[in-house]
Amino acid sequence: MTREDAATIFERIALLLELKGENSFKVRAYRTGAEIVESHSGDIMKLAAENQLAGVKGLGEALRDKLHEMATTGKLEFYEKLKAEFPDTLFELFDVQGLGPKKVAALHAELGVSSIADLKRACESGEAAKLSGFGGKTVEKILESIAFREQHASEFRLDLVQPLVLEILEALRQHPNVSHAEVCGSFRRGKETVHDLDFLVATRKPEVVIEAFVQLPLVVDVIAQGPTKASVHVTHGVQCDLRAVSSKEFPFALTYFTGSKEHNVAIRQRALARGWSLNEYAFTPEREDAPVIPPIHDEAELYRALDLDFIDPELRENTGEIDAAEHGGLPRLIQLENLRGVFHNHTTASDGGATLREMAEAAHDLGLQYLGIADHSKSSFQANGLDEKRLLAQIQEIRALNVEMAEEGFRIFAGSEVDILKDGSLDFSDEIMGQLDYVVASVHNVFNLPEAEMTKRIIRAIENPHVTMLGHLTGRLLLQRPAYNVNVAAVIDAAAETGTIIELNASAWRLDMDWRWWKLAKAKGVKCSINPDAHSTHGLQAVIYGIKAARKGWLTRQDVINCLPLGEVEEVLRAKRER
DNA sequence: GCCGTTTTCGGCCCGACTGTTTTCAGTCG
Repeated sequence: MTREDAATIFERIALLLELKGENSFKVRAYRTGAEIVESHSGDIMKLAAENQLAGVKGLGEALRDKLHEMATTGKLEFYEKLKAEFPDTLFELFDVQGLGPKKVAALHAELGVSSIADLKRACESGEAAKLSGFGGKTVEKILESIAFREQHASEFRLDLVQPLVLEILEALRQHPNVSHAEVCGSFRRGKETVHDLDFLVATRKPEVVIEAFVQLPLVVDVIAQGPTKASVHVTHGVQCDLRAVSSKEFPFALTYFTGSKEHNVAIRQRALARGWSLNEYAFTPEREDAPVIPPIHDEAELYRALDLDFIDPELRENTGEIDAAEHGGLPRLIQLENLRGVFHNHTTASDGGATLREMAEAAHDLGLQYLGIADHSKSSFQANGLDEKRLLAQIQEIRALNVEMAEEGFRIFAGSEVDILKDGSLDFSDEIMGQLDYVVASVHNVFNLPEAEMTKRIIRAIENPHVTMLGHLTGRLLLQRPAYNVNVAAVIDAAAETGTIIELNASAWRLDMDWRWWKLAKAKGVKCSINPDAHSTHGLQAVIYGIKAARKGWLTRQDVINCLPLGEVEEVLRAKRER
């Protein structure tokens, strides 16, 4: 059993106990336990198996025993019994906005609702509105949330599919009959969520490779299997398609299956203008006087044949990339290796799972030169936000640790993720913020303001000279909660005017500000900071999703402040205050 | 269920908002 499995079980125990109306502090103990298991810096399952967990704060005797049982037997009797009292599908009800344990318990007990499908029926029939504590508005909100989910059914966030992609690619590349393997589709194009995963291999023995593919251990069921193509479902219900072609066809198929459809249409037209037709296998002359088709060994040569520079997959959305490729105007896109540091990270001081030192050492181990800490401010009670006193103490702690880490050329920046209050004022005074190296300002409550008011609120916040950057601009949670109403273009204008950096929150749940806006922001001279919003050392890895989104937004290393070396980034953090 | 301790029970995380109520419970961050 992995630590993720164990954490999930603790999380589910918390939910089930909550349903049963258990003491809320007991519920919280399990929830904390889940977080500890997930973010513990050692091999927690091994330690649990060996009964070596005494002294870990938050894991008392009861949870340690349960972990030991899971680590040694692979299951947990307590959980099995608890779970048996409720249907398995009940958990999905908690994903519906507006439904907490009390309402789920009422729906289940009074109306026998145990799945989203049941819930929808109960709402539409009017049964749900009759329950005590329920009414027309409640039901309306539930149905809205269900509709949002349905709209995004069978879409997946990158943190879920990334490990699958790596595992499948690795398996395909290791196959003795495969000369090239690549992932295509929207994943390769760096979309923020994906519907399915498309893989492509070059091989002379397609049937052998296809057979090996459907036999992969993570395949759950086979949807279709032919001599050159197969579709399967893998873990989490993600659909994966594999196409097998010859190595000669590979560059054509790679371009074709990477898309986007709109991009493909445009380059096919371009080929036609040269007298060639283009499909997933080759260029074919359309007329007698068509120019000779040059040999094509890779995608770059394919684009070159069409008098285009190579177009990075992230840009292939037919939003100006073809024109730019024709005139040498494509940006040299940012790469993961360009990042020198990360801002906006949390520690155990607020709602993070790792201490300041652990976070700093993890960032250093990743080869970064600096780490910005921005724990929550006091209004974010739920996240154990810091008040003035605790913040000032944290600044001291950071300064002290910096003395130690300076020897290794590493630096921690003291910041804060300051709540933007309802009226656009900030959770800390200028005097307090003035003592920080930087400030991320973010909206964490009152999401339902009308657009004009929300826009005004955010603009008022970033007009403060101490606000270095604006956090997760729209507050969206991908596949879960839509963005709040805000005029993004107006905020970008205000950011340009005030010299405020806009965050690209790299969490796979957010990727906010959305890639579609970055070209505009860049044109206005707004700088980007790719921020992992890490709540654990592992969370720092989210920068890989942020890099994809930044590339999709046409950003280069010059547009992203955390590509700057230590000495220069300090100046950028100071710049707005000194204006 | 965890923690800390004037060491074995009492406290643990607060406030706004919403919708359902008619004084407040539930949800969310």
